[in-house]
Amino acid sequence: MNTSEFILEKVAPIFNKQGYVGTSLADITSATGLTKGAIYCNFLNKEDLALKAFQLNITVAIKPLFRIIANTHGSINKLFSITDYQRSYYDLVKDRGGCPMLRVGVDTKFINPLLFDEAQKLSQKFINGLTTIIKDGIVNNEINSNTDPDKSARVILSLIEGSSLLAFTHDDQTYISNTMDYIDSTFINSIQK
Amino acid sequence: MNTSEFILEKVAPIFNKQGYVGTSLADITSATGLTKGAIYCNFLNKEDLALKAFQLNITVAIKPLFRIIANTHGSINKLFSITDYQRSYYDLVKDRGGCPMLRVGVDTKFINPLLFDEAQKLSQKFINGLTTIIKDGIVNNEINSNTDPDKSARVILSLIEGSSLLAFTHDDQTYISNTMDYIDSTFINSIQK
DNA sequence: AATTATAAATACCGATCGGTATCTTTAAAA
DNA sequence: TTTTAAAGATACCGATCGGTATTTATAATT
Repeated sequence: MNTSEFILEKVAPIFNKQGYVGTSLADITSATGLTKGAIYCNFLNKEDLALKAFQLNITVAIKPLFRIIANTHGSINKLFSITDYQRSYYDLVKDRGGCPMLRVGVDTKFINPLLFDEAQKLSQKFINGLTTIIKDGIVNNEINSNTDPDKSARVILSLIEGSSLLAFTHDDQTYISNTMDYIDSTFINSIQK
Repeated sequence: MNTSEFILEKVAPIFNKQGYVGTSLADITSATGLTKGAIYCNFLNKEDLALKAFQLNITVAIKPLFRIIANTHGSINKLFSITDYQRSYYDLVKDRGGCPMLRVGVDTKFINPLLFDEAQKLSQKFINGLTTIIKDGIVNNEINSNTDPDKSARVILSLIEGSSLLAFTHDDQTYISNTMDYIDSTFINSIQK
């Protein structure tokens, strides 16, 4: 493991907990045990470091889900794999301070266009993936043809992000599991053929 | 209107857009045209100002909904009044930078316990209100008795907050209206007797 | 008209901010 | 063994941070 990776691993959770402005270079040097000279030897500036920290948080928190979805066959199975993943999401990101897409989406809109653009793109990618799953399900006769793929995708992601917010607001992962129960038993049932 | 109220009206949207750490005293003085002397004559410190700014944002964005719910009769009608309110929510809070409960819930957890506690209490109050509506609906034979009031309340608030996040992440209010369509036509239908 | 209280402006505080120029160390290359 | 390049430490930069003591202006009270 090189120094850049070491710094990112130490610093990514801090950015996700305290936000972009709320994380200082002093926080970064004390968390890594390195000096500013070492930090700026590995990253252009604070924004560059925050961007790469966000990408690491995504790699840990969300990319594994994308991989699982890709390796799961059948639209309904893919949807179940999402709720299954989310059921352990609280424990997965607890020590990182919550969902990075939620954090950066809220935190950076008016203060850091570069980071916000990354969050926006990730959110869009998530919705596109969900939309494709539902479209495929309609084509393959797994899902009712009167289902609106894009609207349903938006509802699912709203449930995922909303329940994540509530879980971390109340330090209680049942906010997520309750909502995943709803998706499994009621939402999917309503669109399944 | 006194000076304190004038300051709060100018400053509350800034705190909601830029967050607690992201809003500086310089931002505050330039937005109000007043000096630091005037600010600290009306508020104890930055935290006190941020707390009262949050309360003003709540008064503008969420309290009107609580009033509408209280003045609406029947559980199903109350639920419809919520989705109706949310349909104009994007325009309501657009210039303030989005939902204040979402902002403070994400922004302050690790950096400002006092503000975070306020967001937590508001979120709990919202869930309690929704739970009561559904419980009453079961008692009054409006809602199926096999409905879990607390779980349903959590799902509704997840949909509200999640769709608000997506709407402001993508600068597109249809993320909210799509999700409110879902609550109106599918969710409420599934719990209605 | 003189006094008093209050609100706001001014000027300043030490601490911290992100960032950088320079020095030192270390190890690989020649 | 000498040279070279890179990594990291040190020391420092001006700007800005939140906060405060003091001064000034204003208006109500006596």
